[in-house]
Amino acid sequence: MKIYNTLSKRKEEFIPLEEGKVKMYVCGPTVYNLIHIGNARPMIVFDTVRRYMEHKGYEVNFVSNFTDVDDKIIKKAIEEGVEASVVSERYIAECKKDMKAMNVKEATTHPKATEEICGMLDMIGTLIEKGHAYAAEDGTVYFRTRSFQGYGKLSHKNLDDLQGGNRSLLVTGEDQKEDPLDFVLWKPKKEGEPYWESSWCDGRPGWHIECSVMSKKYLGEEIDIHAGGEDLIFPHHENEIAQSEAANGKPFAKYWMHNAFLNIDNRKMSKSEGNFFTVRDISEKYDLQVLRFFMLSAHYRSPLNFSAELMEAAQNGYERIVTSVGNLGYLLENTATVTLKEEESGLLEQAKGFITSFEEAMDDDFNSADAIAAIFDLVKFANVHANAGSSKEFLKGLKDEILLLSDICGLIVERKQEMLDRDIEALIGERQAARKAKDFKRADEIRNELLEKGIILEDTREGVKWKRA
RNA sequence: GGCGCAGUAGCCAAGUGGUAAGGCAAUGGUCUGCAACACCAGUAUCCACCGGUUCAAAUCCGGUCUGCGCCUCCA
Repeated sequence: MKIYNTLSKRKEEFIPLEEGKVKMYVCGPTVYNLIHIGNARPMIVFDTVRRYMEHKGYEVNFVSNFTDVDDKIIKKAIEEGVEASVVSERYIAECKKDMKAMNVKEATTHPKATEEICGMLDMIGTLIEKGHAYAAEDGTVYFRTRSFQGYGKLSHKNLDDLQGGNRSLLVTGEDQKEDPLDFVLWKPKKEGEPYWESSWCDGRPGWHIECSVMSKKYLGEEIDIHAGGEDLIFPHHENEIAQSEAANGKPFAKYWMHNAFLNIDNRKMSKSEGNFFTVRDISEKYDLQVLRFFMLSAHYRSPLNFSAELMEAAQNGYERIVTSVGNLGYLLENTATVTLKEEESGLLEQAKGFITSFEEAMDDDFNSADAIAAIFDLVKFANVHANAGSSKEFLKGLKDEILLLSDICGLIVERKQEMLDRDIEALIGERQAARKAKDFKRADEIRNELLEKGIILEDTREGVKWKRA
């Protein structure tokens, strides 16, 4: 299995620190609002990475945080006149709902920044002891960036370029830094803000220290994979490396993975441009499985454009898989043949090739677009070879294979068949009688009536089938 | 100014040296009372443009044009 590592800028063979186990940390959202579809990309992408690794037999310890103390959360809390924790708890709950609908698995641990303050104070203390950090007069603690030799190794920047391009933005406190590149580890509270006591001042942590600490606590000082959106490469992940490696004295993460951005109509998504969508917005119009399918149809390191037209196309593509599984399920229930026929066992053997193609694609830096192409090839194969005369074993073999590959992608492709109401069943029966008597007027009336109730009928070679709209 | 990414059919998108996957849409056909589903068929002599390397390039090198991202909170 090869993974593109931002650190080396190339694909590398994945070798876990500990055989059979993967320690993985994904930077999670700041919970000040409903998550947007840009937040959804890393969630879906890295959930798929995790699922694939589990499929390959790895035991994955997957940690993803919630940043629940931050300027934006505090601002919102003040606007609403409530505690910051009320805002953050609310949006953590909402975020979890969205994740569930996208079929993103729960992390092994979902730490919250506010519950890890002790660890942060410890690490900041260590950094000061080792000379990598210093407290200014007002109690703000800064990381001494130039004291860490490897600074810039992830984003491939050198310190002098950074300074050269540095705009003269002397924000409050900027003048008390030893160097403009130094960044905040701990900052003093302002009136009305949540704070914690420390030996430097009553205050709260800087953003970067959170992840260094949570990663260390739940995964250890050295981890396999650290992931997030590409915008986090600098400064967030660069700073995490500096903090963790300076404090622990060992390499932080072995592989750094970053997903590219999701754009809206070829523009970066932003509230000011009015092209901002929350996952909740999308869920009103589409099954979020469609969003997931859409995200996986491109490579995670390529920018992906979002538009209504593209979502329609994704929906149709996704439906093709769902329909095929539905057909196989229907045939399975209705076939009389049980045991595998000879030619079927050959076909089933042939169908295993699609699993191989799928795995080859995923092994190559999680090429989900190619992997999905393998699923489509399998769907085509099933559509061509499965029919009313097929054996149960054969049909089940094909269906299970589609289900297996879809599940690795986190795609739910099997519709739950709820029991039909007695009335609806009666109507379908009546329509069949009408069709037999060539009373198509009545037959269409019934079909339209059912359509209004959200039941779509399809007359296939195998019989009448229905699905919910 | 510094660093980096991308440009493949109407749309989306794989493919990083051996002669263009897959999906959506559209077209013709089979099936069907009709519709939907499904299947079959053809569908880029060519991968932004120019030059170079090579027996061989969408794939490597140089240049040009275009779009985009990061360098500041941001997935």
